[in-house]
Amino acid sequence: MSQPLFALIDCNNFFASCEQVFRPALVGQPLVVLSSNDGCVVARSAEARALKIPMGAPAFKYKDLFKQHGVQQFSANFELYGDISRRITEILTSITPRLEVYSIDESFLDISQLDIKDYQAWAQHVRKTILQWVGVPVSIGIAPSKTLAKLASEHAKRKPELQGTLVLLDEEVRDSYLRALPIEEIWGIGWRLGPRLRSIGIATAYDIAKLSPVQGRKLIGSVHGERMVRELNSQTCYPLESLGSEQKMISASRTFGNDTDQSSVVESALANFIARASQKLRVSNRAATRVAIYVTTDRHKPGYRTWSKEVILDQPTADTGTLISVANQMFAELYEPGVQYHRAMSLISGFVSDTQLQTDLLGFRDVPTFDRSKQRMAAVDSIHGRYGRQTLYYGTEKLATSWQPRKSIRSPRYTTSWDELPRVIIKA
DNA sequence: TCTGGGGTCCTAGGACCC
DNA sequence: TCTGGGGTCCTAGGACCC
Repeated sequence: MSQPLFALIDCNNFFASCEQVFRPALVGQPLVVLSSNDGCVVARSAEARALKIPMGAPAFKYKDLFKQHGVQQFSANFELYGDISRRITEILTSITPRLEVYSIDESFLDISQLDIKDYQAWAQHVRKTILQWVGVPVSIGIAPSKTLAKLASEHAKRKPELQGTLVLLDEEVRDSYLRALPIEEIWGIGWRLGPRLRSIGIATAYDIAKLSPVQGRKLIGSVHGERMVRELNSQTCYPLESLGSEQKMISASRTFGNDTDQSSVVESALANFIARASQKLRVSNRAATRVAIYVTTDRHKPGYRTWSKEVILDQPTADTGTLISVANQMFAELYEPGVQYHRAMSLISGFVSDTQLQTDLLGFRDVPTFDRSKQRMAAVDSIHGRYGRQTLYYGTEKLATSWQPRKSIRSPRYTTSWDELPRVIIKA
C-alpha cells in the first residue's frame, strides 16, 4: 500500500452553523448552543467566540452577557445535527470511499489514490460544494499524517487569508506552521500534559517535532508520545480506520431535569438509557455480556457521592427487557432513601456476535430463549423504524418523566420531523 | 435556582499460575 | 514455609478526544 495522504474535513462551529442553515438571519450574529438542561455552552458562532464566551461556560453565569449582546441561545438539537452530518458524509463518500467519519463534525479522507493536480484548488472546490449543497462552512487540512492534517485545518479555520484550506506537504511551510501552534492545541495534548510540557520549556508544536521519538516517549508518555513526534514529522502512525471497526461499549446517560430521591424515577431513567443503548447494539448484530449502572449526586453540592455496579451475564443478550431488569436489580441494591440523585448512566459492553450463541457446543446456553428474544426485538425495532422510537416500550420506561432534561429553547427538527418542517411563506 | 454526553486507549498493579 | 522469575488476565483509573 502506498503512503496515505489525509484530508481532514472539519465543520466550523458545527452546531452553531447547523442552527444558521435554516435561519440565515442568524448568520453574522452571536449565537450559542447549550448542552442538556441548557447547562453549558457546547458551540459558539464566531461572533459569540469574539465575545470571549468560553467553550463549556455554564450558561447561568453568562446570562447578563447574553442579554447585553443579544446572544441567541439554542438547546442542542442532535437530531438536526446528526442529519446534517449525514448529508456531508454523503458528499464526501461520493468523492472517495476511503473515508473515516471521526466524529459528528469531522471526517478524514485518504486522497492519495485520487488524481489531484492542485491540492489547494481541490480543497477549495470541496469546501464550496459543501457550503453550497448543505450550507455548512468547513475547514480542510491536507497532510501526510492525521496529526498534521488536524493542525492544518486548525490554521485554516483561524486565518482568514487561508480561506479555509491549508496544504502541508512542503517541509519549510510545515515547520513555519508548527512554530505558530501552541502545544495546547496539538491533537493529543490536553489540560494535563500542556502545562507539564510548558514548564520544561516546550511551547510549540515545532518544539515537539524536534524531539527524538525516545524523548517523546519519555516526556509525553509511552507509544502515544513517540507517535506524536513522528506524526508531526510527516510520518504516518495512525492509519485511516476502516468502517468496520466497532464500538466496545455503548452508554447512555443524562443529568436529570430535577434531582430526585424517588427510586422509581431513577429506574425509569435507567430503563430508557438501556432501551437506547440496546437498540444501538442490535443494529450491529451483537449481544452484550456486561451491564453496568452508575448514579451520582450533584457534584457541585456538598457531600457529592457516586455509586456504580456491574454484572457479567451468564448468557449474552441484546434484549431490552432482560437488560432493564438487570439494571434495575442493581439499582435496587444501591438505592438509599433520602439521597438526591442527580444523574444516571446505563452502560453495556462485552459484546459478542449474536449468531455465536447458536454454535455453543457445550449447551450451557439457552439457545431457544435467545432466538425468541432476537425475533421479538427485531419486530420491535422494525416497528420503531416505521412509526418512530417509543412506539413500543417497557413499562418501566414510562414510570416517570421527571428525570427528563429540560430543553426550553430547542430549534425545530427541520429535516427529521414532519411536524417541524421549515415553512416558506410567499407573499403575493 | 442554574455547570453535557459519548467514547477510546494505555498503564499500573493485583490475582493467579507454573 | 519461604524464595524467585516469568507469564497471563483482569480491572481501575488516568488522559485524551469531540
